[in-house]
Amino acid sequence: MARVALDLLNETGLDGLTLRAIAKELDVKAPALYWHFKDKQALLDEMATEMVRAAAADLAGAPDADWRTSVTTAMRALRRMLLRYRDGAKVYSGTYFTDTSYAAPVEAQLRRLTEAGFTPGAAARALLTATSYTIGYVIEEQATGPRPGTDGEGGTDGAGSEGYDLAARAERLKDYPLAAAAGEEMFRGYEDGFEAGLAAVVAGVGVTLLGPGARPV
Amino acid sequence: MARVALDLLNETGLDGLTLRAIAKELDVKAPALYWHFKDKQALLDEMATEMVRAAAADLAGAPDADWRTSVTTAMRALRRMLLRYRDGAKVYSGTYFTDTSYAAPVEAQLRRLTEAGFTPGAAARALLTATSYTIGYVIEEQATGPRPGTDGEGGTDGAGSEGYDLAARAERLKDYPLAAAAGEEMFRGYEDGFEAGLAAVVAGVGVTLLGPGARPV
DNA sequence: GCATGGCACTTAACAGCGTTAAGGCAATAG
DNA sequence: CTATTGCCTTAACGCTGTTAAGTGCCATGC
Repeated sequence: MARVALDLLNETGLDGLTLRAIAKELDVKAPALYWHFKDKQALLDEMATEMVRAAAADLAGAPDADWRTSVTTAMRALRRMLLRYRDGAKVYSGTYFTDTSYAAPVEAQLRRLTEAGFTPGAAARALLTATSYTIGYVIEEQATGPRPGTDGEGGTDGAGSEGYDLAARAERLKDYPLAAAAGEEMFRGYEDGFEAGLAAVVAGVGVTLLGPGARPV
Repeated sequence: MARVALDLLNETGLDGLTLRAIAKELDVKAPALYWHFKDKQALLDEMATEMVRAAAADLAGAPDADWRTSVTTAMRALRRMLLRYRDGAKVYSGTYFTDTSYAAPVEAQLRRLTEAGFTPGAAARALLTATSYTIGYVIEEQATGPRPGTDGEGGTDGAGSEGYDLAARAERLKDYPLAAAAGEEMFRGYEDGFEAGLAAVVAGVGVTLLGPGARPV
């Protein structure tokens, strides 16, 4: 049932994800949903939990991996998990989890970090840092798609949405050449941008949070 | 008028920020707002722009600063800007800007980075990485932590506000000792957690995105 | 002096939202 | 057989963002 809501999320977006729409998808009237969930927030929590549950294996990573590749692949998996659903990052970051299915991957990552020489505190900080980066990046990434509230009918690509016309943007920013170029760099190649930032975060975590004997890269 | 809405945001939160409440604050009826703004999203955009405008000087930083301290102080200023308003990070990340007031600080930071040896592309990536981290961190922080409310660093506790009971959490996570300890570490000391992550991000950006001649720290 | 027209606002209303109350119908249990 | 539980229905509530139409004020033009 949270699965149905997640699938519908991909079609309607978060703003269009109404209880009546979910109910229709289930061939049911809206109040029937309240037998299953206390309120809409509880349903959103369940959706976020279901997202994590489905991606838990990828988030945990390989048990014998080096800590850098472990964190890197986990953050890639986290990003893919969030990108899989429209407004996925917003749903994820706006909810609490309804069970402890998120704890196993976290535990696995933290164990790998502590075994690599991180103190428990430093390991927690390292993972939180990488997670914050990933979520912040994907939120930005998903925000540049079609605006919430506008109907994405007709298969128009995201570049056509108002306010993110790159040509108009360049005109507006003609007094700020570096910022304009940065925008072009940013709006192209989200994939490369994410990888570059992730590499920096992992390297930085190694430098500042691992013991003094660590090699930079 | 966007200022009034921002002040009200601190009292009501994003969910309680209705047009009728804003109108009442202005001694006006709700439809009158539509003379000034196309729709509510436009008002939210204006609010985000106003936030940036007020913090633009802090975000630009000192012109003669080293790039590391420049980025570091800018990200601290960004975090403080977001923390100043309830749900500030959500408002900020959910809107587009209505003018180019954000461009000047970005340009200043990028110039400092390129002058320090970053290519324009690497400078853009570096700044985007630090910004993503900061926004992701503050979103998490505001979702679980204290509210800005009356005064910034007052004595009012944040943990007691709305049910993030750390004891119950520890019980739930008793099979995941590292994750449980990480949670305690995380929910305490948001300030230290942010600083640790920020130091890592800045260091990592220096290592991976600056030229090969750069020192790690 | 008086009409013109824009500005800022009002009242009234609409469709849609999350949510609650009360009741119905099928299957199961004693 | 009756009683209970599980899942659903219809009806309705208060609230939301938003539109339509009308009102008074104030500055300008003749």
